[in-house]
Amino acid sequence: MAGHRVKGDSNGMTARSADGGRKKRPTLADVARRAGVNPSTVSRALDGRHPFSRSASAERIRGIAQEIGYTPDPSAASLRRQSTRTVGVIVPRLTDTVMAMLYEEIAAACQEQGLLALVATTGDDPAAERDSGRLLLERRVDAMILTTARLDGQGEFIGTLAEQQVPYALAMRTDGRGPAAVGDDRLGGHLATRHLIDLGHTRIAVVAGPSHASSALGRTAGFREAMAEAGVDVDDDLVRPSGFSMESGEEIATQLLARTDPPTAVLCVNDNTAIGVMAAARRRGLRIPEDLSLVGYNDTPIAARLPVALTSVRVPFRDIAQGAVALVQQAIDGKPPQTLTYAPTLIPRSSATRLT
Amino acid sequence: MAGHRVKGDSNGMTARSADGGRKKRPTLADVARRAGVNPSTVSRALDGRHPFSRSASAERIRGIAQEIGYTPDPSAASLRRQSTRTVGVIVPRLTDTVMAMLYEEIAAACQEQGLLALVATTGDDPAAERDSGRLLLERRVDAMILTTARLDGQGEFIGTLAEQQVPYALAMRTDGRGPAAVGDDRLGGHLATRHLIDLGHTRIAVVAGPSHASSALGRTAGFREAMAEAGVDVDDDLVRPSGFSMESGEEIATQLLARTDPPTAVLCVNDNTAIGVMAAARRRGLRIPEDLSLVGYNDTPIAARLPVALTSVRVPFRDIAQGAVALVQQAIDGKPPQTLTYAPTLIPRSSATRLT
DNA sequence: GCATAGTGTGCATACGATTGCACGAACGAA
DNA sequence: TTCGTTCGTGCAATCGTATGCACACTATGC
Repeated sequence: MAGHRVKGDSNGMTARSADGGRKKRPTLADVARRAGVNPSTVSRALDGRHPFSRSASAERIRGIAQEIGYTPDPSAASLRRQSTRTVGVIVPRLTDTVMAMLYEEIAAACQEQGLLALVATTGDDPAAERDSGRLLLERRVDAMILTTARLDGQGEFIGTLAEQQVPYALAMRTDGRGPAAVGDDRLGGHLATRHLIDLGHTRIAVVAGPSHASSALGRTAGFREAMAEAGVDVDDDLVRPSGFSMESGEEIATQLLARTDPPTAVLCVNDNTAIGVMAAARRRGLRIPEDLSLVGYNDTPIAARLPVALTSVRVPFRDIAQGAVALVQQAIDGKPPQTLTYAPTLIPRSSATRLT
Repeated sequence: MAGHRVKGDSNGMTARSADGGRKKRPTLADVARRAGVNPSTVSRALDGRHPFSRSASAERIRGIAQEIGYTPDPSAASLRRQSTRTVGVIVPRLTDTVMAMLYEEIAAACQEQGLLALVATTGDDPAAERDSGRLLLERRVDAMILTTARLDGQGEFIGTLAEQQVPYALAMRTDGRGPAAVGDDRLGGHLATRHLIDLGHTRIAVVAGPSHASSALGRTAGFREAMAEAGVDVDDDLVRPSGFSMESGEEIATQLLARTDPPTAVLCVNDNTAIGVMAAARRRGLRIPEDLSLVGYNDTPIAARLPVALTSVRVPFRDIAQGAVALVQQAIDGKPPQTLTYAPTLIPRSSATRLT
């Protein structure tokens, strides 16, 4: 320990602190003294929910607080209030731009509500999810937002949350049970497919993503829906489950393009896999979009900036984030679960073109 | 309010809680009761720094704690301890993969030290930086890690930190004053340049990044150093300041490639700008690497997966993150500032080739 | 004029953990 | 035996805020 106390814990340490000269932060009591009132009065003056806070003397007290730079100590407040005004957010990884965008919006939405978002990443590992979830709970978050929901019942951690009655909401993906804020993946898949059909494509492959992700399933369902509507037969061999990574897209595309009857267009579950497909196409000497049309999903910033700008489906991350935060509030208030769905938009660019 | 109390604040509420059935978390006192000891004893049994925690009865107490699922309340602990075991991290944006990678490593390094990392983003806006910095301070973080240091004295917020004696450290970039953990940018720039020179290039352009970023300056300095060492003249017209974005890279490259004497290779301050250069090259009908060699920086995951895999300089983010956390600890302990530098590695791929 | 409601304020307590001090016991050394 | 240590443990104070209750006072309605 660097600096040692002069006379133990209960010494009469005044304004000047022991070492370092870093002066103590002002407390409610300091403000109260300055204002000549009781600390409780100051507390109420600063508490917007309290009617007194709309009075003239409350205004004066706030002035004093501001003046001496008082800000309430969140630890003390949380302790007394038994709530931290904090929500834990679990994402697979922040290096996935989609998750980073979503998280930034969630953090912003939380801040609007006076909440603080705490992130934890799982790297797609259910064990890590449990651990970081536990960590967040130890930090006494009031609620949690998960972007890792699965349809295959592997979401053990969500079960734990439900059991322990921790308020939570899902974002981007749903498990079909809990409250969730998601994009309309079926619509997105439909729009993208319809776009390719309009361009004359009928042999369309799908890099479909993992079957445990509702987003992937929804997009594929939208694809089938659009194909059926247009009366185009689907070759099931061209609809391939995959991961969400570039590697996975490259791998699937390598197989697809090696066929004797390759597709003329590929619909990808996200932009990442689309980039992988681009790499595979290039390796095979195929040009995009002349030899192969390509549509991504999420409209990550890179989509527009790739050498061949990627046609993609824009997802309203901000709306989803705000929805998730609203759902979490509702869960805290004990309201029943609900699913919020937000419509995506197709952003046509250069990577998909008319079949010649 | 959903559920109301039965008899006010001081009622004798026992195990079963008022509403919702969400049972109260166990406290130190609960563990103490079960173990038949004083709460302070339990506290010490759980405190690894305390010698008693290595005794048999401490072990027994920990067993009981585990059994009833006790975890200490961080609010109460922080309040008493006057420290939150939390460090605030300020990054421009998480949607920049570099920052996301760095942050993930910082968060991991913090966790290893029993600290919790809180992120805030600034969007490169100094005003936003002040605001989110303030927000973190209001949350009573013990220290801060900044990745937004500038050399041009615009880092007003850092000044505030220094004034208020808040422990902090810089990561990735330095302002030349505070404690910092950075990559050896000069070396990285040198390696990349040397690689191009070895491939026969002499007309090398540089997308140099913003002059307020020490990383950008260092990389450019390394370039000049390598050129000088090899006895190759530098055409200053080819060394262009830029941003860090794809757009910026594209813009600069568009200018460079329109020259009558275009460069045969481009060295980029990061992978983002390199991608922008790719787009510009493509628009001009130039192939990479046949017509233009390209080197990026940071080795973000996408570099290896681009249609033409990007040669890049790998930065040891983990080391930098751990260094930054170590520096922050030292700052907390009142030790003097220090700069830690970590060596990068060149990762050759397909985007740079021998000049024919 | 009196009951009722509302407003402004103070008092005291509780939230849950940490830690300085004190004290008893055990133990080794002289 | 006696003194000095070390170890194990308890007591009590403290961190800073929120809030139930009590009380004084004002305003309103009848």
